[in-house]
Amino acid sequence: MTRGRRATMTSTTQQARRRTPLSRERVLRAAVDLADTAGIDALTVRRLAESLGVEAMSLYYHVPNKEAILDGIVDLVFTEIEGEVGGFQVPETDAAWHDALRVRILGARRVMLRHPWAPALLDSRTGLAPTTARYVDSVVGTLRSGGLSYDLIHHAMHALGSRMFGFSQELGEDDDSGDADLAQLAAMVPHLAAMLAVVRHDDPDSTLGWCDDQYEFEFGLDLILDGLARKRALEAQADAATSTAGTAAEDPRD
Amino acid sequence: MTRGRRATMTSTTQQARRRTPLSRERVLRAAVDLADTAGIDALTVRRLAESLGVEAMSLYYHVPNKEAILDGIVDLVFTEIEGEVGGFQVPETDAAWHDALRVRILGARRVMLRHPWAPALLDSRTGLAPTTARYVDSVVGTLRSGGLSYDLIHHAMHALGSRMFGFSQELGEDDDSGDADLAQLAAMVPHLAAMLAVVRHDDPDSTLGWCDDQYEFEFGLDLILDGLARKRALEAQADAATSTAGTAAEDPRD
DNA sequence: ACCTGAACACCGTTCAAGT
DNA sequence: ACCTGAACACCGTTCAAGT
Repeated sequence: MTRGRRATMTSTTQQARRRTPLSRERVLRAAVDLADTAGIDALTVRRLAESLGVEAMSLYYHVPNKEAILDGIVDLVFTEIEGEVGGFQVPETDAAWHDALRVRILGARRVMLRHPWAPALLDSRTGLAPTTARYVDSVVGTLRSGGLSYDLIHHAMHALGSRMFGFSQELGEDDDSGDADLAQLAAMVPHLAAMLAVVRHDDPDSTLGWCDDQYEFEFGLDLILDGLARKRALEAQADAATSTAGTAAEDPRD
Repeated sequence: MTRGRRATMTSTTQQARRRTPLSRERVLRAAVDLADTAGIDALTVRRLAESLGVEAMSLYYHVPNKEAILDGIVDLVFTEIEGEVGGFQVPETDAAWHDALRVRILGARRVMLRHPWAPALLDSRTGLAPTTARYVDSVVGTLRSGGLSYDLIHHAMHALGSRMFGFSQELGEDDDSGDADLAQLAAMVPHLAAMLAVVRHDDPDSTLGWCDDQYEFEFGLDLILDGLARKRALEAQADAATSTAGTAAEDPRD
């Protein structure tokens, strides 16, 4: 390669990319892009550096290690959620808390669907990144605005699990989902095969095994939210019964 | 190392281990042991081979690749569950389906708690290994024994999600869980901090963030099972209304 | 202050070769 | 039939060195 060719190359691709210097911010954005484009397995330190037109070791100046990159892109996803749902603020009290929470979670879900690698990655992280923590905080706040006790809220957070982030983990589709071997399948797993036959009849597009379509997500979410609303009503009853004697307590919750 | 020493070593450790020849079975059992003992990250092909007193490449004679090992140990876990719950058979009809399912799932949970790496690994697998499929089949069968329609069962499977295997994914505990910085925490995530203060007051042993204790798991499980029971009752009502005219239908379900 | 080259200790996997 | 040695193409990360 002659000196002239190298100069040409430098002035176009490489140099253009490096006009803006590297930064934590730019590294993380590139990491999200790479994961979106090529999958989370393709997100290696070396390939990430390449996508930034830089040597692998340069990244370590801006980021301590790969774990920090993974934590960082999870937090970026939650920043995107914050934009999607119009911020994380919650009203003091809200009779429509049930709907508000539903809308917030479905907003988070839309973002998760844009970044298919995010759910598994989020599950694997230990510890809450700052924006993730503020999202969780807004869920607690929304439940509180509906008048639930902190105790019930605590249970609610566990009951929701990953569903509060807009996804539920799914088993992959069975790849041997040819139509012919349904008989063979029935021999090993008769009940499952029978269910699939019915479900498939109703919806020919559904895949064998599990699927994570919007309807199923909302069914499960509503099952939990409705159960929580019922328990909240029970709490309200109990409060009313306790305070028969005098005026309304300052805060009947917890 | 002299010839004599090598001979001694061979007659004790190495040889004893290799008296029984390698097999898929033995490889998988060793893999579970290694994951249990040293963590799932320590489960590399090379270390696994070492634990069997064999060269890494020898494993490839019994198993096609690492993915197959991971699929295999997940299936081994479900074989263990099968033993734990006394088999996967289900009665034709069962008025106590609710309890039966609960007991089965809590049995699965006990096994999962013995193999802390299993939940994350199961989540990462695509496709159902044979024993896993039979477990899922038994869950479908139990719901069917309770008279739920296949449609409702399908929704139920999605609603349960990983909870049907006895776990729900959790965020790791916040490591900055010192008591002092709760004020600092309150500034960033006020609602979360308030909830934790109450929950912690009630149960000083609880950790910051999420925790996966038995109570919370059962709370969430029961919330879903109760919701399903309610929906099943609605289906029964609808069936009764439809068949006002004549005798009982052969199978009122679906 | 920011980036790099060479090197280290690991991975999973192949392929031809040993017994 | 079963196991191995050497090699390949990758990882993440260190450390001293360049500008």
